[in-house]
Amino acid sequence: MKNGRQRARIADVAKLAKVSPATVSRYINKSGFVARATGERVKKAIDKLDFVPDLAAGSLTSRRTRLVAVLTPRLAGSFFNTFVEELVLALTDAGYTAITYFIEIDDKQMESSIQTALARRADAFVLTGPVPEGIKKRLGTEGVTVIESWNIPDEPIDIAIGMDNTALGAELAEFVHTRGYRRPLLIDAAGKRPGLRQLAFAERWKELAETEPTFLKVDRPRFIHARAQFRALRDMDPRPDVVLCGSDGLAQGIAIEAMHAGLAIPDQLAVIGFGDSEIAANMRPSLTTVSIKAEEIGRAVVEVLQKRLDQEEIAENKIDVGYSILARESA
Amino acid sequence: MKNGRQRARIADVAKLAKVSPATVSRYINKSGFVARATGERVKKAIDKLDFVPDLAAGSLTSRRTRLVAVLTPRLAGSFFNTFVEELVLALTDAGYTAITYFIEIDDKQMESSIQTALARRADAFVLTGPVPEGIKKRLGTEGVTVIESWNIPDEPIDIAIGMDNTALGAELAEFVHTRGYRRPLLIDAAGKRPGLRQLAFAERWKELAETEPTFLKVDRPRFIHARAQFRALRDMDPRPDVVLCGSDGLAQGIAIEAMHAGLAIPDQLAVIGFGDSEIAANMRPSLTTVSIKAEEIGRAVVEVLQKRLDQEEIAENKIDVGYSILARESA
DNA sequence: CTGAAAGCGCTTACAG
DNA sequence: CTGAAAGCGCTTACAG
Repeated sequence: MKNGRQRARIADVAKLAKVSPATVSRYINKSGFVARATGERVKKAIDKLDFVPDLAAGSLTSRRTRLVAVLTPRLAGSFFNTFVEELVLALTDAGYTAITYFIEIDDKQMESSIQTALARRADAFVLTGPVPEGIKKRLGTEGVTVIESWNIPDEPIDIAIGMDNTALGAELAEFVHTRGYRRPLLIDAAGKRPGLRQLAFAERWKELAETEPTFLKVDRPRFIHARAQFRALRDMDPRPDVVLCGSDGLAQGIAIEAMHAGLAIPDQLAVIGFGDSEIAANMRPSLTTVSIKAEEIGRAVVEVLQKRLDQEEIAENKIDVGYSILARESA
Repeated sequence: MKNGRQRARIADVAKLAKVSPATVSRYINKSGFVARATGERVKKAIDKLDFVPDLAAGSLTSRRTRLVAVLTPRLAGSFFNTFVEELVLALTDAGYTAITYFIEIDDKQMESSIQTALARRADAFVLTGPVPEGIKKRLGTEGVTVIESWNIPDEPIDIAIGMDNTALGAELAEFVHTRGYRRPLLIDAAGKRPGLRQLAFAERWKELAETEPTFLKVDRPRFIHARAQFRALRDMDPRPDVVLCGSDGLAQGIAIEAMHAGLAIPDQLAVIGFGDSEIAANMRPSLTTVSIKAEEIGRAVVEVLQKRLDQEEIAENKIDVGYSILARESA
C-alpha cells in the first residue's frame, strides 16, 4: 500500500451496516434472502466504504472463480484477433474474467499456459488449436470445462464449438470448380486444422476435376509472406488460376502482388481469403472469402459456461455455428 | 468435479513427503531454506500427486496476485493488437498472468473493467488511453501499480511508459514540410492521445508553412472507413497532397482507394500511416509510417513490475521508449 | 533448516 | 430473514 489506508473488508461493511458478514455476502451475491431494509443498509455501507469484495477469497470457499483461460495462437492480423476480442467482450459482459495466453505452435508453451491457468483455478478453458494428447488427458481429469473452438473434433474432450472444416473444404472445392477454375493452389499453415480443410478439398477436387490441387505449406498465412509466396506461385508451371489463402491478410497481399505484377484479378488470377476480416469487403477488388462467425462462437461459449455454472445439462457436446462462402469480386 | 478425484492440496504433499506444509510452501516459492534432501522428497511428492498450488489461496496471505490487468481500446486491426500480444507474452514469460479487457472509448466500460480487476486484486494495471479523472483518483488510492502506456502525460498517476506524442506531432510536420508537401490532411480518431499529436503538428506546421493543416476526425482510424474518407478527401478544394492517417490500416485503405481512382502515390497523393504494422513494409507502394515500439513497451512494463515486486525504487516515473518515422515509398 | 499456529477474506451449511 | 461457526488452501512470522 502506498498510503496507510486499508481496503475495506466484508467485516467492515457488516459492522457499519449492523449485520453479519454472511448477510453482506448474501446481499452482494444475491444468494439467499435479504430483507429490503437490511439490503439498503448494506448497500449504503458498501458505498460508504468503497467496498470491492475479494473475488479470490470468495472462490476459495465457493470453488468457482469465474475465470476463463483463453488460449489462442499468436497470429497478429489474422481472424483470431477478432475472435479473441469478441470472446473476451462476451465473457466480460457475462461477468467472467478472461485470462489470455498467446501461444506459438508449440506444445510446451501450451502446457505451461495451461499449468498457470490451472493454478489460478480457472473454471473453464477455451482452446483453439488441435490439442496434444498429453494436455487432453490432463484437462480431462481436472474436472474443468474445456471448450474446443473452431474445429469440431470427432471426440471433443468436453465441448466443441466451431465449424466443420471437412465440410468446408469440400464445399470450397465445389465453389471453385463451379466457377470454372481448374488449377487451384492452396496456401495455408502446416497445422492440423487447415490440414482437414485441405484434405477434404483435395478429395472432392479429385472427384470433380480428376486432377490434384497444388499445396503450398507456410509457417503462417500472413500478409508479410505474400511477396515470397506470390513469387513461388508465379513461377509454377502451369501457373495456378485460383489461389485459396489461409487468411484474408495473405489473400490481400497476394492480390496486391498480383496487381503489381500486372495480373488482372480474377481473370488472370483469382484469389480467395479466409476469415472475412474487415479487409475483405473493402479491398479493391473486394475479396471472396469464408466467413467464420467469431461473434457467434463467443456467444455460444458464454452460453455453455452459463449452463455449467447453473449445473444444467448440456444437450449437445458439438455446437456447429457454421460458415459461409462469400462470393465477391476476387474469385 | 466430473469425477470423484480431488485435487491435491499442500497438506497432501506435506504428508506424503513427511514434512510440514510450511516446508512445501518454502520449497515451491523458493522462500527460505530447504535442505536439499528434504526438497527432493517434496519434489517427488508434488510430481506423484500432480500438485498445482492454488495461487489465489496463496495470494490471500501474501497480498500479491501476480495478476496484471491490461486495458486496451477495441481496435481490431490496429497496432494495439500487436501491443497486447507483446505485452501478454512478456508478462506470461515473467510469471504474471494477464487479464485483458477490451474497451470502447467509453468511461463507463473502463470503470467496470477496473472494478472487476480490483475485485481480483490485480497487482498492476496497464492502461492505454487517457484516463478519466474519476478513475485516476480511484486507482491512486488503491495502492496498486498503475502503468500508463503509449502517451506520457505530464503527471503520471504512477508510472508512464510510452512516447511523446507532442514531439512526434512536431517532427511529423517537419518531415512532411521538408519533403515538399504543402496541403496536409490529418485523419485520426477524435481522442485525446491523437489530439496531442495533431495539436503539435498544427502548431509546428503554422510556423513552417504559415498555413493551417486540415483535419478529419473519425470514429476510429480503420481500413473499413477508407472509402468514405477517401471520397471526402477527393472532394476537398484544394485537394490535400499528403494524408497522415491514424493507423496503417487506414493508410493502406486510402492508398488502395487512391490507386483505384487513378491517383499516383506519392506524386498525386502521399500517404503516411501509423504503427508500422506488418502491412506497412509490404504494401505496394510500401507505406511511410511511424514505428511505435510495442515490444519495448512490453519489456519496460515487465521491468517496472519486477522492480515493484522486489520493492526496488523506480528511478524515473516517465520512461520514453521513443518512436521513429520510417520513410518508405508512399510519402 | 523445520514445524505449529494463526490468519488472509470470503462463503456455506446449519440453526433458529 | 439472519447470525455464529467452520473452513476453503495457502503463507507468514515466530520459535526452536
